[in-house]
Amino acid sequence: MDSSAGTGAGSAVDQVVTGIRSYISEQGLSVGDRLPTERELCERYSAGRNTVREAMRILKAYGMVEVRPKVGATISDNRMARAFELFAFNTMEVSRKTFSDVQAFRDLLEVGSAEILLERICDDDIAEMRMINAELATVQDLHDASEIDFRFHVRLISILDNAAMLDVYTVMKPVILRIMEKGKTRRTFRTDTLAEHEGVVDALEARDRLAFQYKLRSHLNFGFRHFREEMEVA
Amino acid sequence: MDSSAGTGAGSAVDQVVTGIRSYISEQGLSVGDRLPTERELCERYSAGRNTVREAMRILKAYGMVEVRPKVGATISDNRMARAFELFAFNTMEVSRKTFSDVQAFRDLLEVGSAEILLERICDDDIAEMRMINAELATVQDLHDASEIDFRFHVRLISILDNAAMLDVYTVMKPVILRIMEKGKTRRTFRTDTLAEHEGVVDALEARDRLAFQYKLRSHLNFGFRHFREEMEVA
DNA sequence: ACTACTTTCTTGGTCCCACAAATAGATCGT
DNA sequence: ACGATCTATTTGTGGGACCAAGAAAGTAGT
Repeated sequence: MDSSAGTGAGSAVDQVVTGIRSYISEQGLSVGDRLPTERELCERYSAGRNTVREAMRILKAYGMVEVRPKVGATISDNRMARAFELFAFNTMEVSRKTFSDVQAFRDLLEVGSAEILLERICDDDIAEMRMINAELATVQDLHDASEIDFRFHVRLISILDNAAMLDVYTVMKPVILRIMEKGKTRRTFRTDTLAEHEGVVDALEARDRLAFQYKLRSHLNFGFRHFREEMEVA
Repeated sequence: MDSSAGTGAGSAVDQVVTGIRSYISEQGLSVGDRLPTERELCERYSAGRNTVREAMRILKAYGMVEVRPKVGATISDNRMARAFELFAFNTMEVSRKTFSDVQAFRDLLEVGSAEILLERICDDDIAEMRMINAELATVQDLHDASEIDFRFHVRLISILDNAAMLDVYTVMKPVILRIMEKGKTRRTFRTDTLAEHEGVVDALEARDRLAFQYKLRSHLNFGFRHFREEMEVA
């Protein structure tokens, strides 16, 4: 794997990497299982500890193992998150198409998952969302407001307990933040955005699916109208 | 973002990683430019060479730098390729949680976008999907079948003309392929998968939203049952 | 002056050792 | 039997050393 391609699979580090990988599959280990200690791996592959550590760094970077200091390494499966991280969502210019694409995407995710959301939501979720939303009233800065806005929606998504969805949101964060900033003005975010979020949480608390979907959708579309006007002027 | 995951941003290695990254952007370096030597980086960040080397391993794993032994490190940008390679080599199985998360995600995207789909779909789309699906009858290999299966679903998504959604699917391709392979056996993909796809296209052609959603959802869930049983045995 | 060879320096790859810090397990005391 | 303490283990980090291969500089030959 290695990368490199330069040194090829002959590199000692790469050998340890493939060694550990085959060890995992040979032993039939899966997520959560513990890996041997570094020193054990040194002996097993006749390598120095630095070599083993560099190999572990690669595995960690690939999201295949997780290392807790002073405890040991366990197998994990965060490869999706890593892949998304690497995937450069070009955030530079937010064109109108990017805007509508991303918003449609969010609509699909957030509005579309209403049923599962209502199944899983608990009081803590609601309380936390209210807390996050309350911060909106305290901030002055447009960027900070968008940051809180984003956290609110991430908190909503997190109820689903779906790593793939959370990963996608994390990656798209820069784009979403830009979109949020575009949709806000200094006059409105402390009133409109806050009120809209509040309405969404109220609907969730009342377990009113239709109201939730309606309010969330119009919240998402609010910025869109603003953006559209601005663009059409330009 | 560092990957972090484990030790947090406070780790010396992570500090060097972020240090090098900011060094690159500060100096305005781009692909092909050379990085300082390891020993220089040691001084610059007051770290041991082991620490710097582990940091470089991370950067290499991320496809951000390329290291030629005895020569030095240069900046590269293989992040996209890296994202795909991440899964390609993998001997590891997709974990059950990853599986269910991804399938739930796909359900949300594909089943959830039924309305927009029916708005936009045209005869060409249907014809192409039928063509792709017809290839399923001709392939022998399990992997090839999954490849076609994937293309079918990508073609479905592409009707939406949403770049964000297509990008997400592209990144998730390796994972989805694995999931597809898991859900197939040599006996069924030429009959069941093909028939299920056919049913989906028929529903689309008839502009029958409910039938489309029902058939697509059960198609997505089919492999899930298979996977679940297999996992519970283990 | 130009080429070809040789030498020296540089640089990444690997290994070993030592210490710090924090955790987990064992030991001890009550 | 339970809790506090102590020890051993384990990762994180720094430092030093050597090797091999490439690059650069110097040298000799034409």
